[in-house]
Amino acid sequence: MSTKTVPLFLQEAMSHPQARVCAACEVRRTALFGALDLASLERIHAHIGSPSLPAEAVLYGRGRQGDAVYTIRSGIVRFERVSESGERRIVRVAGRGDLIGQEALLGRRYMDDAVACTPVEVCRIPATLVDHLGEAEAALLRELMRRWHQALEEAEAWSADLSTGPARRRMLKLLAVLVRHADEHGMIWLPRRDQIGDMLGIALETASRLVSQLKRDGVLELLPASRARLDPDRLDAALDEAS
Amino acid sequence: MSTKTVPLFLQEAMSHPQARVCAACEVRRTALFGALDLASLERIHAHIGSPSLPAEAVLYGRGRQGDAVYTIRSGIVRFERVSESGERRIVRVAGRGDLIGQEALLGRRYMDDAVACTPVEVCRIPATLVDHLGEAEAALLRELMRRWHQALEEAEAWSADLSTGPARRRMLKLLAVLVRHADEHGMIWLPRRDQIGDMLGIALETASRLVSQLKRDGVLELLPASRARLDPDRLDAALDEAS
DNA sequence: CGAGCCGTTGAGGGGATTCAAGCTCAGTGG
DNA sequence: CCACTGAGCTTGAATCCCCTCAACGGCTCG
Repeated sequence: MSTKTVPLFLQEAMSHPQARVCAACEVRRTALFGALDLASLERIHAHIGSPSLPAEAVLYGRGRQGDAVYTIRSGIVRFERVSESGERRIVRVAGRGDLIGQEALLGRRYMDDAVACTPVEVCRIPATLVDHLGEAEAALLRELMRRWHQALEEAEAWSADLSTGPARRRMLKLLAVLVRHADEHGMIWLPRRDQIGDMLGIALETASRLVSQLKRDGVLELLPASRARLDPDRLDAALDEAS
Repeated sequence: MSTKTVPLFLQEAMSHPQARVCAACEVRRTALFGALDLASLERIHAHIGSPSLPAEAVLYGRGRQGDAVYTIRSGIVRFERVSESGERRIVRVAGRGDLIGQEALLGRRYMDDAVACTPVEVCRIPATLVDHLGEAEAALLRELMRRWHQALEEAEAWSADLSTGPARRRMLKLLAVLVRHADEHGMIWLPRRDQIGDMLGIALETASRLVSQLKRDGVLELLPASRARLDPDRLDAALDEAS
């Protein structure tokens, strides 16, 4: 499917099997450790785990002392907060190639609940590991800041786009976000109705009505297992006329 | 008002007058360059400007190539976005001691319009300057990431707290944010009604009604020049019963 | 003094919420 | 095998909160 990014002879040179896996990893080019050269990779390989989680699994909880950062290899993760008043709000989502839980690198507590939306594969990178690298690898730090920037951009765009205007337009913009995380078959993950509600700040019934309406309009086609296919042209058209 | 943080003899040792100003700066302890030692300060002094801006001045515009970061010495700055549909949304605010425009360090475009809410004093720090320091000063990079973390936290909290629930509760939570930026006299900056609207995602008339109501309830006391005093106890009480 | 901006308040309508009922579907156990 | 159950989704009806439209008052400024 994708060509290897590392020449064969270099792979041979690596003693540890995990190092080979990392070197060949498809998300590596876009992931945090894409900034590292192969030598560095070799040095740290032993510490990196690559767990898989089922949908709805909690990666980490808000307030917990951060001990690791994660690179998402596949799947979608959402960030939740619960207000003092007890309502849940989903503040953003992350997908393949994204780095999450960066606050662990600062020895801080996690900011949000991170929950798997779909089955998720991640690389787990202990926070201390990056500490030790930090002194030497300036490129890594730069890449790290780029990630931080990206997260902030995402969070601000989320709040600007998804929590303003009539419910239908918010729903359409949410779909526009979700297509960015479409899988290889062009199918998107469609949240449960109450989750859509928590993303857009609307009632779950309203979310349901909107989904039904978009289904009738031919924008959205519902499939089993929280999946859906959507018509890009009709989505654009709908977004336009929602001005 | 505040005691000097730098012994006199050290100030004497500094050749450049700007270096003295920086060393004595009251926000320095909490600002980005608090992480730098005096020697570093001495080295970079020449490049730092400290302009003042009137209220409503635009510090930088979204999309512009970033060329400098700013530390806010006094005043309040808001971050705006305009959606494709033409509506303005204020995604967060920053105050004294905050670092803004960090994306410039990555050679990126500014994410938002940054606009002065009150008269504002800043330190302007060229992006290249930090580049040159970057290799040597690990402490600075760590501090930088802490700022990034803080901005993200702010943005997420903003969207979680201020764009959900009934309008009155959002208004109260906005006031809770604004008291954090209160001046030395305990007075807060109260946005114009349309700005409140853009912060909370409500109509300006609704914002006006809420302000009037809070005034009647004794929570808020309006003063000239977009200033206000608020009763902390009554604010808490109001927040409680808004559950 | 008229023009324009900002804020306030009222009236009316509409979109979203709330309350409620019914539907599908998967899992469970008689 | 099938009733039973509960979770998730849909749809309807009534209510209400907020938006829109509108008029008006205070203030500054040319």
